[in-house]
Amino acid sequence: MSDRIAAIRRFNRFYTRWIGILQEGLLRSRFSLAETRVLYELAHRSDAAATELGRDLGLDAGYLSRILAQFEEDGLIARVPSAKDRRRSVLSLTNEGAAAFAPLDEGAREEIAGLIGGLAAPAQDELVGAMGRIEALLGADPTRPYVIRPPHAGDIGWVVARHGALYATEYGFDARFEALVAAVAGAFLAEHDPAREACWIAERDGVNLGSVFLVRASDELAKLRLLLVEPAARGEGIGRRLVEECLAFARAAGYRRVTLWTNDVLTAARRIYQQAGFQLIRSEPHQKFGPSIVGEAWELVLR
Amino acid sequence: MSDRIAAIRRFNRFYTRWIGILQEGLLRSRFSLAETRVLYELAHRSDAAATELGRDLGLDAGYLSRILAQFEEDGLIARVPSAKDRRRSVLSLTNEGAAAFAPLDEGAREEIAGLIGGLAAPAQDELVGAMGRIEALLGADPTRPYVIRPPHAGDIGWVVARHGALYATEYGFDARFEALVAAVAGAFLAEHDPAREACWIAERDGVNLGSVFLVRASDELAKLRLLLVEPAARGEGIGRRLVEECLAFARAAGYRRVTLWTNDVLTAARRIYQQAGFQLIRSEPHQKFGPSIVGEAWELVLR
DNA sequence: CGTTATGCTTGACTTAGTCAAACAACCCGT
DNA sequence: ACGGGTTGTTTGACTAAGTCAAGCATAACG
Repeated sequence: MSDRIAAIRRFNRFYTRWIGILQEGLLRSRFSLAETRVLYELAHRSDAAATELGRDLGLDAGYLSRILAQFEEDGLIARVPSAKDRRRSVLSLTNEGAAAFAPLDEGAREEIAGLIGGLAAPAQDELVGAMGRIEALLGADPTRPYVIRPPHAGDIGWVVARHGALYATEYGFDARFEALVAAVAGAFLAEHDPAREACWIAERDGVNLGSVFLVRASDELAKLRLLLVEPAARGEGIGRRLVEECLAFARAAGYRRVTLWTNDVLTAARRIYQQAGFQLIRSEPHQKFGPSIVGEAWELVLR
Repeated sequence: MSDRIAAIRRFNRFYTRWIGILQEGLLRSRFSLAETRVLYELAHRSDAAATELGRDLGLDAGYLSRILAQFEEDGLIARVPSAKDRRRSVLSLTNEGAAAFAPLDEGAREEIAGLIGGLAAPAQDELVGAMGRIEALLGADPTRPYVIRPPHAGDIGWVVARHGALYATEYGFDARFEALVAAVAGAFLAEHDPAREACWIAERDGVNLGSVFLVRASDELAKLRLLLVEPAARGEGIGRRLVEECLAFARAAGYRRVTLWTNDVLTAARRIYQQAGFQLIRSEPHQKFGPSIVGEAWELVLR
């Protein structure tokens, strides 16, 4: 925890300086930082009133009032009393205001382009991706939706990688486990009947969150495999959704039963299987992946 | 490009606000933001002079001078004229200064702990990871070193994932390619003789940058496979280093020749092979992975 | 040894930002 | 409709934050 906080503070210091460099460009303009931010907001939203602006930008009401008064005097903004609430004024940029904002906006754009210009396109994408991740985590709209979709290029490898890494750290499994996953997932990718076998990936904002496979054991028996949910995305019911997806597909594909193989240590997964109606039919201790655990076979009769 | 810039600006606005929230805590202290930053720097570095502080924090020299004078008056810092340059004063926190800084520091720590407290531990790790990535990319000390090491848990899956994703976007390869990689890498993981077969991963700051495998074809012939360098890390000679690693291992393991199979479209890789002394011995058009390309066999006689 | 650059200080400022009071309009319950 | 509390906005009176240029002592360089 303390490591994380130290890292975050280091990043804050780093990024404060970086933003500082960006804002130096503003010094050559006729507007202060606060004024620029107000202009930006006005350029990008319609029918805003002073109060919302102040709240969103964290500006003092009195300070903002004066900035707006100056803008009005300079003909940059227009104020129309709100019809619904005559205390409020609806603010909007005039053409003149838009004209004053445009070069600022362009300058900011160029400033950033210059600063990231040294990075190759893939590195820039990585940068933007990391920023998006931070926003998603800190902004934490925890209800933003994930999607369940078929695998894209790279996803099968991702399944192998995450199984290998997570089971190693969480349960101490050794390389044999990752090898097994590679064999199973690789075989699926090399050849499968799309009418009777499928894979689903749970994804949000371009980040994979989970996986599951349904493969054929016999004409009547399907096998659910490689159910995984990223630790950062657990507790949202993604695992349950993935299993449901499997069972619906299995029914539609004409299977009679679904089986799966798991281990006693995977308590979260076991709970999902149980709630989906699976029953434990056989268990057997083994050390196939290093630590001594109990392998379990579960089965569900489809209705 | 313009999308990326927009995303970066959005992040800047977002993060400006987030930092703003953090700094509200300071309002209740006797120090201004600039003063706190100065204290922080003094607490974390030794023998600093005013000029470096001002440069690193982006503060006006006059402003800083006054801050320091005040600190000295309050007994928070000590100034010792530098032996080497009598214009400079070496600054350091007194015990009193350290005591004044401690609660500030603790407050900042708690503030952050509170703000990220809503996130589960894995999500916090993700956050810190993303911040580190941004720092690495923007701070861009391009000379910071990478390491070449054996694979850890998850790395084999990573190799599969990145081959699948990159060859799909760069050359339009289909799923059969990822399946082939999964088979090759999975077989290596499932069983290999560590004396005669090996895999190396190039890594920097916990991020994988590249891979290569050397496997046995016969007692005398080794096969180099799955050479990959992340687009974001190309041009640093990582590919060359990986190939060198392979060849050194092949010599030590007693092989006489090394062979490899590649495709004409992989021009960067071909150049590396050529420079390492490989010679093209056979080529043959195929469409194994979708697009029509020319497969090539290269070979090197070890000396 | 003179010229120029650097580290730091000081005085004289401007700008940014805060605080509290005030007022009109709204909201709500009666 | 009325009174009490709240909200949106403005204004005056401030304080703090930050800038600029001049100046002095020392260092660096040819």
